[in-house]
Amino acid sequence: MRFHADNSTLGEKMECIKVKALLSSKESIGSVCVKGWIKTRRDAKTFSFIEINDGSCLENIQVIADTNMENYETIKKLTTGSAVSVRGEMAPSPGKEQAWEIHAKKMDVFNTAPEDYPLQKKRHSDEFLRTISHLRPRTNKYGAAFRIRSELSFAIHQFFHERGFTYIHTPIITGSDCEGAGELFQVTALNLENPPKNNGHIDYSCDFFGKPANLTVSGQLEAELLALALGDVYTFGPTFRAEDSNTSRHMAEFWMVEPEMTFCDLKGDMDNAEAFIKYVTQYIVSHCGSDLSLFARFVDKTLMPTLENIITTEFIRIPYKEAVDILSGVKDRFDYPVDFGSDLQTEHERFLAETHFKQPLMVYGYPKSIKPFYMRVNDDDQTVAAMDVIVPRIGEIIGGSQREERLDILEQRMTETGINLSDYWWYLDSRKYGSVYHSGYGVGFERLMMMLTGISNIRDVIPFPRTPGNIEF
RNA sequence: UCCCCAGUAGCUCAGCAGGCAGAGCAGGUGGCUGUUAACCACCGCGUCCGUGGUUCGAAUCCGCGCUGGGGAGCCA
Repeated sequence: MRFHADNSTLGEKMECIKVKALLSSKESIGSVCVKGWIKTRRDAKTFSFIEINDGSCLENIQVIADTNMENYETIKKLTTGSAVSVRGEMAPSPGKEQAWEIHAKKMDVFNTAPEDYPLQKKRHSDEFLRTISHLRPRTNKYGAAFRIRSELSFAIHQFFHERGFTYIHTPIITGSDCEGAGELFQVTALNLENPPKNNGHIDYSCDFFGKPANLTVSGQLEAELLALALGDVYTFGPTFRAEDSNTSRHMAEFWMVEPEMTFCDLKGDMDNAEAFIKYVTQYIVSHCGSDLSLFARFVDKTLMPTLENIITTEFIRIPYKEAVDILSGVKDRFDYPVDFGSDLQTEHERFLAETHFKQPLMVYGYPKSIKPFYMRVNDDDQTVAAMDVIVPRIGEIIGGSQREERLDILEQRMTETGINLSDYWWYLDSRKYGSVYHSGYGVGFERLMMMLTGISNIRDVIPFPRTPGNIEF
């Protein structure tokens, strides 16, 4: 949609320009029109400095409004947060902080923000801003985060597109509790106040799908089916976990990227995962420099070196057993013991990434006893072809594996882990008809955002976070 | 779900060996200035999270609850 300013008083046609385009201009465009929200106003004797932001970039455009303007008295009372339209001449700014400014000829007010507008010209705590999630996108920090979120989404699609992957859509509503992992959100059209019953139990044959249904916890199983037809595929969509998790790294609703590659072993899986992380990091560094600089300045002083390190350094790859050996050699540091056969604790992962190697690493070859049924069993019959990518500060950002393509072994593993084979007849069919070796992984999109921005709470990298007890907005 | 910490003005926070509730910012008024989270002066601002209790007296001490944060588990 194109916006045209009402030029009745100026008698000329003028198209609205985004602040980003205006500020990046090499020379004056002359007469311009800008629409946005007032960030701050400073009054001089015969004029006001008004900074306007339209969300197109972090920076504001400074507008000079002087007493000659017909509605100067109104302009002088404009508050932070008010929505305005400005027309005037683009001119070089004598000030140090900006190259361009607008000498206003006309300023129209769409709507003023009363004095109780919660966002002030000062730093607010993330906790407070979370209580006003409907307004926080207007702050510098959250505006920058959500622009980066958009660019990151684009970079992800571009990475896979360049490599010939097919973007697929897997269902949000599923009939199977995939992987038996975590608590599920049930989806129902039944009247919960008075559900139909049969022998004292809820009669799901009367429900919408004729059986219980849930929100997906992963698109992986369906992605495998598409991969076994289209080659390399990926999904990128919302995922739901009803876990009562209260941490800075978990949400009930989050976005996940899940590539699945045929004729690909664990090494190929790790190669792709490393290339993926490096690619999107490089993309954000090259395309979001201005927004990123805010995080480097105010959120994480070490952000830029950290990102450079991710881009340029080859990720360490060590077998799980070696990781256990390293951790076992560390005395008097961990609350939880390290021993072969149990999963690495968060403190262990962070020690490896932050203290021992000081860079991203991949741990592979976990004991099969702690991993799901679909991971390929290694020849030792003790470990599976699983891998985790661990980065400093965040911990696990990617979890993946080569999938078990041998029907008999897969069935055995499912039986061992208590999964009803008949519910997964369609998944097993993929191993019956033309089964091939294949691999994939899952990336937590929000954790990737945390890594790229230095934001330490996952609730601050998504506009409206869903966590236990929080469904406002 | 478990462990720890916190809740005081619109916001950020001080006050807490129990004795009239404070500052900065924001807001208002005036001044000054091509200013940069502008500056100077003055003005107003409170269910001290809720609820029981101890006490002559509780923001301050104790119990319970609610909310938020940090850590853990689960994982992305």
